[in-house]
Formats: sequence, C-alpha cells, structure tokens
Amino acid sequence: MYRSHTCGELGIKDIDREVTLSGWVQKVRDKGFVVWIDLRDRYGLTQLVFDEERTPKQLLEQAKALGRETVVRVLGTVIERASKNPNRTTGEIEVLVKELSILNKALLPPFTIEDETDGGDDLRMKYRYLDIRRTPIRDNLIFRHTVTMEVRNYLSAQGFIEVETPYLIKSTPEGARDFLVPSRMNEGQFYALPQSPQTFKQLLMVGGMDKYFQIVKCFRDEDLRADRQPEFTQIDCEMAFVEQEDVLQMFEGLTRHLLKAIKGVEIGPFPRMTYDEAMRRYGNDKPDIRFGMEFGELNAVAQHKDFNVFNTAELVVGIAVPGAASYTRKEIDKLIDWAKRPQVGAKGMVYVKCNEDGTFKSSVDKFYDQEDLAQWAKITGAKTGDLILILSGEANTTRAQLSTLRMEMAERLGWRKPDEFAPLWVIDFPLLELDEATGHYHAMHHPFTSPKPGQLELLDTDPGAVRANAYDLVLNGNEIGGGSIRIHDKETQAIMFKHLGFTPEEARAQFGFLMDAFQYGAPPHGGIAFGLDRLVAILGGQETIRDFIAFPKNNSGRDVMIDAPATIDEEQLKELHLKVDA
RNA sequence: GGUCUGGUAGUUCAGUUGGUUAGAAUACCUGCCUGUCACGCAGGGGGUCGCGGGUUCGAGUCCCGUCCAGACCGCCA
Repeated sequence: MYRSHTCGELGIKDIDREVTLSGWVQKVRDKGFVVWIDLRDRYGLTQLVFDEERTPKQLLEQAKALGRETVVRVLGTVIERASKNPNRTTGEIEVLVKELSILNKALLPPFTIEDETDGGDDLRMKYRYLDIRRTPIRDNLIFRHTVTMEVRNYLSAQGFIEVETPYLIKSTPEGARDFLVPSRMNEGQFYALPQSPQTFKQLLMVGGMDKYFQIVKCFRDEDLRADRQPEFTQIDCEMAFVEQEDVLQMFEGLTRHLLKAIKGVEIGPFPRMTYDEAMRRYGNDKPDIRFGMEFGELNAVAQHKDFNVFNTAELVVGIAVPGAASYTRKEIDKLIDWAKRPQVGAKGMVYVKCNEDGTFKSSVDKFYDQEDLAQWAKITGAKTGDLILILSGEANTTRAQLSTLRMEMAERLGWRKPDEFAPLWVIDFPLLELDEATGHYHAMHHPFTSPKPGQLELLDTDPGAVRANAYDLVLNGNEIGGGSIRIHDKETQAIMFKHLGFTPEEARAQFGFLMDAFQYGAPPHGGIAFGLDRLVAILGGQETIRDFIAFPKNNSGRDVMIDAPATIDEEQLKELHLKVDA
C-alpha cells in the first residue's frame, strides 16, 4: 500500500494513528539531533519527524541524506507537535517515521518548487511538469476544473446536450489562418483544424438537437499574445427557435451562476450597450465599466480658436482623470511620451489641470481662455483636482488611443481590481467591416451572422451601416463571449456570401453542405461561444491565461517542453505526398 | 512582417566612462546546532558573460550579424 492518507488531511483527531504517506520531499530541515521533512502531495504538506531518541540511527542518517523532490513512502505514527504551526492545516501534528522507502530518486530541479519560485517563464515551461507541482499552478488547474464542471452542470440542467464535433474538417479562406493536416489517403488534399465548430453546431440545429454545447478545442494559426494561444478552449453553445433576447437571457444566467458559484458575487441584470455607444463613450467595443473616465467629445467647444491641431482633427476627445491635477510637469511629460510610443501612437496630448481654486491650467493656454477650459471640464465631467487628457486626429484611431490611455490610467490608479466584476452586453454590432488595405468588406463576426430585420437591402447601398443580430459579453474590459442569431435560409446566406466577395461557385464549394442543409427545414437558431481560458483567468483574478493551461505554447507557438513543432523525416513526407522547400 | 526590451553562476539579478582575479542573493555541498517550519551559524564548490565577426593595447561593456525569450503593432471572420 502506498498511502492510507494524503498529505493534507491529518490533524489532532488522528493522534496515535498508524499511517502510510507517499509524496515528494519538499524540504529537509536538519537540526542535527532532529530532522524534519515536509512531505508534499496534491493535497498539502505533512511534517515528518526523525530524532536521536526515537529514530534508529540508520533511519535518521537516511532522512538527512534525502534530496529535494525525492519520491518517498513512509510508515509512522501521528503525534502531537511540541511546537505547532498555525499557518498549516496539518500544523498541529507530525508523523514520527518508523519506515522510509525511496520510491524514486530525483535530480536537483532547475528551479525551486515553491509558491514564489526562482524560475523564469522559459524554464518553467521547459519543465512544466515541475511547475505544476507548485501550489499556484496546481490550484489554477483545479480552479479551471471547477469552472468547467459548473458550466457543464448548469447547461446540462438547462437541457443542453454536449455533442462532439470533428477536429479534421475543411479549410475556409475567410477569417483566421487554418492549421492544416495533410491527408495520407487522399493525395494532395488537406484537412483543416477547426477555428470553431461553427458550421457543425448549426447543422446540429438543423438536426433538431435544439440545445447544444461543447467544451472544445479550437485552433487558429495567427501570431500570439500574452492572452492568445494557437489552440484554445471554447464553451460553444447553440440553441434553436430562439431570438436574441432568449440567448442573452440564457447565457446571462450562466454567467451569473458562475460568478455566484465561483466567486460568491451576486450580480443583477447585466447592462447593455450598443456597439456605437460603446465606441462613443469608451472608444472600445469591450469597455471596462468598473470605473468612469468616459469620453467627452470636444469638437464643438475646441474648434473655434487658432489651435490648428484641433481645428484640422476629425475628432477632439478627452477624459478626466480623477485626482491627477497634482501631477507634476515631469510626470505629465512622461505620460505624453507614453502616449506617443509606437504601441499607442498618439501624435501628442493636450492636458488641462483643474486646480483646487477653480482655475484651469492647460498646455494650450495660448489658444484657449478659462471659459473654454471650463466647458471642456463640463463635457468630460472633470471636477476640481482632476486632470483632463485630450487626444485628437482621425476618429477611429484617436478613440483607440484614448481607450488605451484610459485603461492605463485605471491600471495606475488601481481601479482594475481583480475581485470586482462588471459584466456588460455589447449589442448591435456592425455586420460588415471595411478592410482598409483591400477596400473590401468582410464579416465582423462571421459570414453566418444575420443582419437586423429589414436591413438586408441596405447591403447594396451602405454596407457599413448594416447592423447585425450579434452580441458580445464583456467582463472587466475583456470579451469573454460572442455570438449571434444566424442566417437560416439559403437565399439570405447566398446574399451574404455575394457581399463578402464569394462567387456563387466559391460559396457552393466552401459551404454547399450548409446551404443544402438550410433547404431541408433549418429552424431559426443562434448561439454564443465563450473563451474558456480567458474566462477562467479573469474569474481567477489574473491577467495571463498561460498559468491556467496545463501545457501552453510560447510566444512563437512552440511547446518548449516537447520541442514542437519539429521537422519530420523523408519517409513521412513521402507518405503524405509532401515536399519541403527549405 | 514590424517596433521595443532582455540573454552574465543551477536560478533570479547587479556589473559605473571600455581597464586588476566578473559580484550579490538564493539553490547546491561539508561541518556545527535540543523543536524547526523562509530555521540559524561557519566554510566550500560553481562562469565559453547566448553564438559569430569587427573596433581597440585591452570588450561582459562599443559596432555589425545571428539565435533565443518576452511585450506590443500588424494579424486574430
């Protein structure tokens, strides 16, 4: 027998009990006459004790010689500690060891297996199996398990059926790049890994499944970020015979349940905001509404003087940063430099200090008088002691820049609290988005999203103005879910493909199966997909999703532990009918 | 594809204007220690300064190239 108990459960109630424990040597504290060993497993730490009086000399010497991370089994008696440690659940007892067997030796690990490790990210990824022994990572993985179980239980109770969809499917040109898999049996042909099970879940609706969900891996061959992995997990959901309101209600329910069950937070009805309103008030389609600093548009009150920068700008827009009027000139200059970094891209920044005595001091005093500045303060909602920061230029880029600045100021002011949750529905997204580079429109969500009723005709005259039955669920400035009511008839779908630049033949070749299915009685349907990795990270109060993924990839899409991707040998290439040109 | 930051002991980092034998902490090893739990004390070992080239009397330090890592922009329907 390897163990009668785990390392996390023994207490004062177990005194005098004979126990067998197995685990890893966390630490050896050798005091000469007595040796303590912290034995670790998934459940906790239990202190083992060996001493000159009660332990045979040979066993004592064996204990002293144990290295970190050695796997051992011990047989011993639970005894009450002479000096207790209230910081540990097992801190009242220790195990006086009678027998010790080494189950496996261990090399010295390249970093310390402690909550605060000395290892850098690179090393931790290379030895991820050691990193997972650390409490923070282990707890994150257990936390993820808890979240997914809550999701499964909730959706199942609501009548949803989890159905698996294939991973080997067909490549589609629109959207993200696909990961491709060559087919050995079909020379010169390739499968693609799904970017999402989108078309399959729609076909499940045609198949009458009515309420479907799946916790599913998706794949996108695009460059990565701190919060973006090439393979990631979605909670993919679809419902038949629903309107947008039904979907919002159902998944607001799921999200509310998660916040309650996981975080103990009660949240009322989620606020809703149209895409246009979100862009106007926050410059962002996923605003963090835990704090204010809403945009104030200043064109009307700033374009009547000789300040050419503002006069020639499409948009002049500012935010009031509470309490920041005390910033020194030097601090403000640093802030301006920050805004001018290429990553933000502002050309410059105008500031107005709202002094305690009610006067204003700005960087454009030469052009504007106190009455002008008072108007700006009113529009941006600035109070005495606040600092107004103003950017100007082309409307979309300026909004994006000011949004970045707003988030940065919130970060600096400590307003992005990990334990405060503010969900928000952003609705009425544009159906199409203009690609500046090519001048073509592409689907903002995906090509299966339905336009708002009665707007189909607008596609011919003003495609950019068409709104979609599409919605995002935003939590603390992060998009955690997005979905839409889908097109469910062949004619509308054909019109959509036409406007996305598909010829009828291309549409047929790519999505003929879906159009065919629509002809056999497709019910009205819609759904949503949540990004599980990000959702778990946000609920866990952390920024980086990597520590919630057991075996994540690095910045360049590599798994540094198994060293993938890797070249393959000639034999395999030949079998797959491939030639590598490198 | 681009911008920026970094690469020095097992690990995390410092290293001034280019100048003697490259340091600290931690980890590791040895010894001591009668209740530790971030144990303590004394001692010790440990370096191709990512790699290649250049400038120089002299390069961890300056220049060029390259590889690796990270953040961001483009990209991510």
